[in-house]
Amino acid sequence: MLKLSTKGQYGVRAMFEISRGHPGRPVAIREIAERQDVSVAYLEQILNTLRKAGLISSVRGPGGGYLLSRQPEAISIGEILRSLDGPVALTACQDPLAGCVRADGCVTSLLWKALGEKIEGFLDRMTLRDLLAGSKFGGERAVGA
Amino acid sequence: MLKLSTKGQYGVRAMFEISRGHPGRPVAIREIAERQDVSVAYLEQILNTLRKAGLISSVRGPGGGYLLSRQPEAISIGEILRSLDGPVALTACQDPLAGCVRADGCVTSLLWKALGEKIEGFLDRMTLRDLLAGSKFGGERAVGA
DNA sequence: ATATACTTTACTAAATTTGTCAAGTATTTT
DNA sequence: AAAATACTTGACAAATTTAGTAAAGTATAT
Ligand code: FES
Ligand code: FES
Repeated sequence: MLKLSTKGQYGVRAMFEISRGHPGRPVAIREIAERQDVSVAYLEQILNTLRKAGLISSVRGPGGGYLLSRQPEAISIGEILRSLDGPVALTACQDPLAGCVRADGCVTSLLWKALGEKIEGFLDRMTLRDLLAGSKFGGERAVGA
Repeated sequence: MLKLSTKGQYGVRAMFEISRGHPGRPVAIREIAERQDVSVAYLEQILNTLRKAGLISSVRGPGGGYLLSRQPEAISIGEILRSLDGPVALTACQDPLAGCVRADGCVTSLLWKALGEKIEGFLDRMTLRDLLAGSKFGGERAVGA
């Protein structure tokens, strides 16, 4: 349960490739595709969305590619995922775009809300810089392996 | 993103109805269906799964219905959801039933693992007793509304 | 000019979700 | 025993979502 779409996953991995690319020089889509083993056509779709969301900018023509719009520490994983897959919406009732009729008497309402906020909080605190550093995972508790 | 299936949601709400039913007396499936506004046929499927998972037991015949197998504080939301929708598996690589080929060099591996553990932790700490009490949500932080 | 490389839209096959339906089994009440 | 209640089981299908592919177009550097 609670699967993350491949689009979101690929998006994060693509952003990682862009952020570790040589600073100032754009990273070509083909390079990202090869390094992360994703088709160029699918990446086009994904990167286009991320560009419209303002997370990256693009340079056309030979030698072109993609660049981060901000520093790695200023781009959170949450922002990337939200751009591609919309906000965390565990249930239709929690979806900011939908909403619920009888949100009052509903016991589970607060439960899903609390979990949703926990997830968003985690994803928003985690940035590309953390991915580059390759640690800091686990939060309060230490991770076993 | 990160939607919870209706099956899981209905399952939790059904379990809530059973736990707040008069102690010792089984709750009929029709009563659950009416109170939670879910079709009887769909609930049959869901409750059957939960029964096979050992979370509830059933009584047949007139006056029959469903009973909790344990005390409300001993049944976690996580257990209910896992019974119906399988374990939290944000990515195919994190799925205990699947597994990944190149889990090593993968930067995002630890990220999804950490998030998955956070979610499971939350769901496993939360029990039917908490739903009955109607509070305790929010964890570290207080919830706004 | 030409090659490189991003841009945009359309479309579709596969998987998953969300149920419905029908027939059966067990138990209690009359 | 008969009837009514109520859980049990398995098959199946519509709707939705996901996960991509394909193709034609636009901009830029050499
Ligand atoms: S049914 Fe909408 S909040 Fe529970
Ligand atoms: S590709 Fe499997 S862990 Fe990242």
